Amino acid sequence: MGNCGEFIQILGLNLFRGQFTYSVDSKGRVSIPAKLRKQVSADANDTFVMTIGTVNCIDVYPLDQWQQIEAKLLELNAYQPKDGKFIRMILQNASDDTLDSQSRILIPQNLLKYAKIEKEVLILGALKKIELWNPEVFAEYLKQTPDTYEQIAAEVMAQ
Amino acid sequence: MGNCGEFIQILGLNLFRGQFTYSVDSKGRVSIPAKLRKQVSADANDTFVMTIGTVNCIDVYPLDQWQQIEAKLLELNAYQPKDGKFIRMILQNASDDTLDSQSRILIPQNLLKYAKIEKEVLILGALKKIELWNPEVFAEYLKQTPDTYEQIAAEVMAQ
DNA sequence: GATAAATTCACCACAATTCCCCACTACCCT
DNA sequence: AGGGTAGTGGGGAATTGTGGTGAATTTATC
Repeated sequence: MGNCGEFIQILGLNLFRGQFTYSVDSKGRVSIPAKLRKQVSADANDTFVMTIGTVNCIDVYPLDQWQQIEAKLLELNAYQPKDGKFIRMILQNASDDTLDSQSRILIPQNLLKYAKIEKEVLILGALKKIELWNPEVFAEYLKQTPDTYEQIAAEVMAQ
Repeated sequence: MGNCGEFIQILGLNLFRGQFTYSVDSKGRVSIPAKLRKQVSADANDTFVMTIGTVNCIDVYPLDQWQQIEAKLLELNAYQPKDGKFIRMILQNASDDTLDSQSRILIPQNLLKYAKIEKEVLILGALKKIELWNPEVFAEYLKQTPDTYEQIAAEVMAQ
């Protein structure tokens, strides 16, 4: 069992999947589901970087994954006006936190507000990142397109 | 835990990120947010170098990072008119200070004036440096671009 | 050159937030 | 059945952000 886990890790294919409905406590803390935690590389140092997602949710990256994004930013020329703005827009909303002894992270209030998350949170495994949604917002999001799962699959997965 | 932190530091990937709204007191002092302070290398010796940014903000570098900037400046040809002018402009406005016992630095008045910062200051983690903005100026700056966050995120976060 | 004024600097104080630890319940696995 | 793990909640200590005071140093004035 442990062996398989290691193999997958070496291949860099330790991805997040699945769906969990948890609660946000009065302090804004959210537990990271054990199943997802098992996919996090030790390189992440129990640290996660949160930022606004592109669709009204919060994106949560294990530190090692996030650092790949920052590595790309480092290659840009920060003195170039466009690249500079690029860097600021990305980093502006990024905030990091380390798991506490109960495997929770503290979500900044502004992110919770952005995603309209209050007491309940839908935690979504999404490949290299974890997404936090207001459950109702997510249900709405799914409805927004007239396409059925079958139609979308056919389009996206076309080889 | 400490070990991993050191590794990241060795790789030069201890970067600044996030956004903080703090106040500037009557003497021109600004606290450096604890989260940013944690990313500062011990080599910096609690010392920061401030200078004008290229876009109406104040750039704040930990001493060790600033020294890398100076190394680059040394590589320029000071007798080349453009290079010489750039060197003079940066250094003219460069000023250093060490954290006081409350983790604050004193910002020179001319820099505050340059960035139009008065009572409130937006502190931005921007990779190797920290930027100080007038919050309204920054909001204006973000609006000025045709690019949306979604577009930029799609470009950087992809893959 | 002596004194006064102004500025800088180091230190003290406080409220609010954050962090860290402890406790409890429910579920899962063997 | 029971030991272990997982998710939830809360309290107290430590840290953080903010303001201010007074000594030391510098600058200005006579």
